[in-house]
Amino acid sequence: MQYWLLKSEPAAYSIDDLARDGRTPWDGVRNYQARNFMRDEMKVGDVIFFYHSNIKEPGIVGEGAVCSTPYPDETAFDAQDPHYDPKSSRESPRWYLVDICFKKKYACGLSLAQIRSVNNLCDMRVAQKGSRLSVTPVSKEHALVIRATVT
DNA sequence: GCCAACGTTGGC
DNA sequence: GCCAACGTTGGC
Repeated sequence: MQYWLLKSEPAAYSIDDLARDGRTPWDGVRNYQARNFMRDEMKVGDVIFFYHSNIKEPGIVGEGAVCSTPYPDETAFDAQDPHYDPKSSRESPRWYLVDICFKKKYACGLSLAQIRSVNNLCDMRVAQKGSRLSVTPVSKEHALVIRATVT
């Protein structure tokens, strides 16, 4: 089983939205590395650390799980959708996604500043300067430290 | 709101 | 295949 970190701007989709929905297709990702992780490496049951970005105090706020196999991102086919990509077609889809399910919202999460201040977490990809990738693998070691630190 | 860092596009 | 220009991300 693998661990992942998924970034989301809470204004667009927050952990509370996921708690309400229970399950959601992680659509709109338009980055090849992120797509490859979802399409080629994610497995049902993998753990998702849910990260809020682009806010005053960014950080990990809860957990979800991968709950589908990969399938094409429908929003790429919809000309009305902000993530429309005319180069993606049903015959030859360019973008793939998985569904993710809500697991828990932390009472006390882990801010980016905290992640950077913890010796065993400061080398997480998300803590690196200029890190923009919205889907990143998390090592088992990092996952254990995260889970031991949050409540 | 600023701006550095990054990924993508497209002309050549 | 290079690389300048552009758009976006995301911390601050």
